[in-house]
This record gives sequence, structure tokens and C-alpha cells, in this order.
Amino acid sequence: MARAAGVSVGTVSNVFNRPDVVAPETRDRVQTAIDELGFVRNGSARQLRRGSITTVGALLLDIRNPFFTDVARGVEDRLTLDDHTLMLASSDDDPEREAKYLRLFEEHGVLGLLVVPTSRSTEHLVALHGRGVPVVLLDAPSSTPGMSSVSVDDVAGGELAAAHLLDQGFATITFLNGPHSIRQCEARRAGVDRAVRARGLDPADVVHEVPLASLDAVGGDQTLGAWIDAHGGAAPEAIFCVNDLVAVGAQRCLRKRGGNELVTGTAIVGYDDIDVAAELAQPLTSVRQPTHEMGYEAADLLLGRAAGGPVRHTIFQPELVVRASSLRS
Amino acid sequence: MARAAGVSVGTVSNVFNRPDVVAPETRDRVQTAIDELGFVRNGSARQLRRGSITTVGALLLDIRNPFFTDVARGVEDRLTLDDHTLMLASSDDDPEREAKYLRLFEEHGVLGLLVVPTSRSTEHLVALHGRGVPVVLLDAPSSTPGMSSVSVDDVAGGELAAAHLLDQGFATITFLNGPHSIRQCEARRAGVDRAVRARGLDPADVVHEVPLASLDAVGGDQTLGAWIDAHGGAAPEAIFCVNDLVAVGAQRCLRKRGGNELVTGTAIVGYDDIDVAAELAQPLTSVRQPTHEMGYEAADLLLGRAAGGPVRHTIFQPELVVRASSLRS
DNA sequence: GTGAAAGCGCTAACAG
DNA sequence: CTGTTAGCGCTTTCAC
Repeated sequence: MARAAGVSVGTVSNVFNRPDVVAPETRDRVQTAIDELGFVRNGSARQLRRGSITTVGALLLDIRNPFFTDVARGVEDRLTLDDHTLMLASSDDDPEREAKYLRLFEEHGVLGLLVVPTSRSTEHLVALHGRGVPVVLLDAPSSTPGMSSVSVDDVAGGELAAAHLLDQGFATITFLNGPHSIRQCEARRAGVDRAVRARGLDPADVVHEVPLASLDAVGGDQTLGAWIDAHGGAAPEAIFCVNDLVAVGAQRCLRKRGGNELVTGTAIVGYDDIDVAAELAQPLTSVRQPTHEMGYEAADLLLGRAAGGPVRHTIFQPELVVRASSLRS
Repeated sequence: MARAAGVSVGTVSNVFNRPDVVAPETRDRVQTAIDELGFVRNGSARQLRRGSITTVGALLLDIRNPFFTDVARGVEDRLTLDDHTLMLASSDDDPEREAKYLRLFEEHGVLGLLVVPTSRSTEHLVALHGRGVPVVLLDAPSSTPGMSSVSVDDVAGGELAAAHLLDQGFATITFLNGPHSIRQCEARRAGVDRAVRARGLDPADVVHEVPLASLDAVGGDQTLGAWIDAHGGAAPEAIFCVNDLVAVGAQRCLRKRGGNELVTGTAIVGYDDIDVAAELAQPLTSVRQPTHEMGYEAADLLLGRAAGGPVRHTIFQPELVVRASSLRS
């Protein structure tokens, strides 16, 4: 900065960091210069010298999924309390992108990281955490000592959904699911099986799992469409979608193919209970996850850890919200 | 790093930055040490020394609005081509938060910034831009020399929506709008008025603007509810919502109060054409904005600017997508 | 092909 | 109260 403001660098630094220690008139003079020149301290140099920082990074799977943005909102709300800031990035469930962003966040010395891990490889995360960057897993339980986590019991969620459909009297469940390499997908499937077995049935007879091309509306639409084509144009009687976006896509598919009757005649259960679930053509039965609280809790754990607090694993319980889409017509 | 890997710092640096200049065996030895120690270069020091960086920052208004996340997606898709990375933050239309994040991004020396400005104060932005951080305005036209922008003709959008409702034969339009301090809100209102005048009518007679508490579903629900209460329980004949989330809230309000008949009996037009608009109970007529392209174009302009390219102002045209919600029943 | 050394801009300790 | 100064960890000449 124009040290030509008449003072030394140390004084300018003091004006920024300990204004009270500078004589009022000097402070004013410096401040004026700062304003006039639009001087902004170099964050890199600053951080290089100090080490600490107030930014928290969050790495989500998909920025367009309301589930994640709701969680992010919870994170922000907690961070704001302590005047910390949040930077988001989305990995798209691509381990390479994940690694890239983790490195980036680490290089920039974030205070800590909230991560929804891609697939299952938590190796980089463990390493990262070992290197002293506090990491809190989001939407995934942690098995690494010292690493806190916030998750939802996905097995229970899958069970809730399947039990509901079975209780409605459906004999089969078509499960539009993602790859089992994604923990949530695998766990929800396990829950489905548990519900089936609890009724003395065999999952092999009852559950027809169909792998999704992508975990969004387009994926749901296409995947269900292909299924219907492969089954002589008949739609499944009951569908469980691994998330609400997929369910929206499934409804879209049914509407395109058979109009509203087909939509109302097919039972659908989604997952996440996104904001618009209740407003859909067929109000969607869904498994609700406490998104905002998850984010809030995760941020809380992270700040706690960064301050030397305890490790904790919070597991939230999902909840079934029944609406018209799954009721026998 | 354990320079005790047997070499000097300079060599380690070379291994990272110009591997070809290091003897293969030395390189391997260093690489092994790097892997074993999980060494990560200090980004702050690195950037302090080099100046440049590959991260682009984007400051959006609301991370939970699909409009913005779709735009963000377009940004990411463009940045990925050049191997740049994106960091997001959301200002919540709070100038203070905006300023905070702008400073943060600047301090960390981002390559450039994509900003959806809050309210109208582009002052900090101009200053920032003047200081050499390329800024591209998103969803707002720029009047600052040297600053590119990507926006959509909101006046045309408002006109499209209002013209459609008037053409359907409605005599009045209830416009659930945000504060005019938000440029988009003001512009859409201007468009509405233009459509009204074009038909030889007086906006004062035709348009009833109701200010929203918040620009989301909760805001739409509450605001419309209050309006209905204030009008003896009667719903408006035709509603124009400043965005689709608000429209979803309006439908929710109508459903709560009068069931589906009330929803189907009230014309609603939204704005943004979010992904689920077609899947709602009343498929929503909406003004579509080319979100993905906007983001892509903005990122493209930014990278172009950063490389000394030209200033450009891209203005996209909105498009009306007619669905059941606005058709006379 | 590798090492030594000079800063990048800042903060914090210390002198004055 | 203010100035001086020593690094923070890295990249980058410049010798060797």
C-alpha cells in the first residue's frame, strides 16, 4: 500500500488488526489513504503469515439437488453465528473432481472442511484430516478415529419407504436406485430388504432394482421409460425412487406415456422430501431428512473440532411423509 | 516439506512445476517423499509468490433457488473446459454479506468474479473491478465501462407474462413482486405495464402489485394468504409471480384454502421455468430464462476478459412456456 | 541437473 | 505510539 500515506507498514497493519493501539489521528490518516487507494490486504500473504483463517469449505455432490443446498443453508446459518464464511464446490460424485477441490481447499488453508464423500473412498479424506485439516463427513458415517460425522440412518429410511408400500398391499416394489458404490443407495436397498424380510417375504421375489443412469429427474424419466418399454408397455405397480428428483422424473415419464391416470394409478415413494414434493401433480410421499439441522450440526461439529472440541457422530432419523402418490387408488 | 528428502527446496518446487527439468531418479525420490508425507504445497505462499490462480468465484443471491444453481452449473461447465475451478457463495441479497464475500474472494486472489449484484449498489463492484479483479455481472446489465455482463431482458419477460394473461381475457393482474430495489423486480413490473398500455389500458386499473415478504415459496404462500384475508376470502383471478418458487407458494396457499378447485380456477404465471414447473399439480406457465447458457456465457466472458479479451454485454431473451396453470378453465 | 538466495506482502515482536 | 525487522513457504533467477 502506498506507504506513502506517511507511515510504516507496521502501522498500516496495526490499523487493520489492532486499531485501538494506533493514535486516532494517525489511524484516520491511514484509513483515508486506504479508502482512496481502495487498498485490500493480500489474503495470501496475510494467511501465510498468520496461519489461521475464517473460511470453511464444503464439498457437496450436486449443487442442483435441493437436498444439498438445504443442507448448505444449515451450514451457512451456523457459520454466520461465528462470523465465518462458507465456500461451496460440488464434486458431481466424481472422485477426481473431489480430489481436486480437496487439494484446492487445503492449499488455501481453510479452517476446516465439510465433505459429502463421493463413492466410498475416504482415503484422501483420512489423509487430509491426518494432515491437520479438520474434516466432518456430511451425509456419511465416519469410521475414521478423530473425524466427526453427521448422517441419517438410510437403512431405516429405505425400510420406512418399503414398509409403507408393502402395507399398502403392493406385492412388488420397483426400486429406481443409484449404484451401490454410493453408500446411501446401498443402505437404502438394505432397508428395503429388511422391510420385506420382516414380512416373511423374499426380497428376490418382491424387489426389482433398476439402476439409474443419473440421480436426477432426467435419469428417473429415462430409466423408468426403458423399464416400461422392456415390459411391454406396462408400468410397475409401486415404485420407490432413491430421491425426489428421480421421482419427479418418474412422474414425468408416466404422464408422457399414459396421462394423469397412469400417474395416479402408480404408487410412488420418493426420498428427501424436497420443498416442492407436496405441490406436485401427485403430491409425493417421501422420506424426509432433516436437511437444515444436518448442515447446522455439521458446521457446529466442525467449529467445535477446530477449537479442540470432541469428536461426535450424529445420526439423524428419517421420517416418512405420506401423501397421495403412494396411496392405493 | 521434509527437505530431508535429500534435495533442496528449489528442486522440490521444480518437481511440482517443471518435472521435465528434474533428473528422473531425483524426481522419483522426491515424489516418493511427497507421497509418504502427504505433502501439500501451501497455496497461500504459492500464490503470494506467483500472483495468479485458477479459481473463479461466483457470488449468487440465493443458493436454494434452482435458477441460480442452474446458472452455476453453466458456469462450472465452462470453467471445467479450461481446468479452472469454481467457488460459490451466496449473498442472500444482503449488501453486507455481499461486501464480505467480495473482500474474501479478492483477498484470496481469485482469477475473476461472477456476481449477481444485490440491490443496485454496484459501487464495490466497480471499485473491485478497477483494482484489477475482472468482474462479470450475472443477471444484471452493466453500465460500467470495461465490465462485461450477461443478463436477460426482464422487461420483455414481464411483458410476455402480462400479455398472456390479458390475452386470456383477465381484466386484472395481481403481481406478487419483490422490492423495486431489486432490478429484476422493477424491470418485470415495467414490462407488465408495457403490456397493459399496449392494449390501451391503464396499469393503475389493471395491475395490483403486492410486495412479497421473501422471494420464495414461504413468501408466496404468506403474501397471497394475507391478500386473500384482506379481500374477504376471495382469491385474485390472475396472478403473476416474480419467480416460480413464489408461484409454488401461491399454489400451496390456494390449495390450503380452497382445495384443488381454487387452484385450477385461478390463473398463475411464474418466472424462471424451474425444472419441476411442468410437474406441479397445476403445471405452471412460466417465463423461461436460458440459465445454463447464461452461466456458460458469463464464465466465457470472464475467462476472455482475464486473458485480455473484449468487453461484451450479452442480453438473452426470455420465452413464455404456456401450461395449464394460466389457461381459462 | 541441482543448490543457494532473493523476495512476494504481511504480521508480530521488539526498539525506540 | 510508531518504525524496524524477521520470517511465513514458495518460485525463480543465477551460479555451480
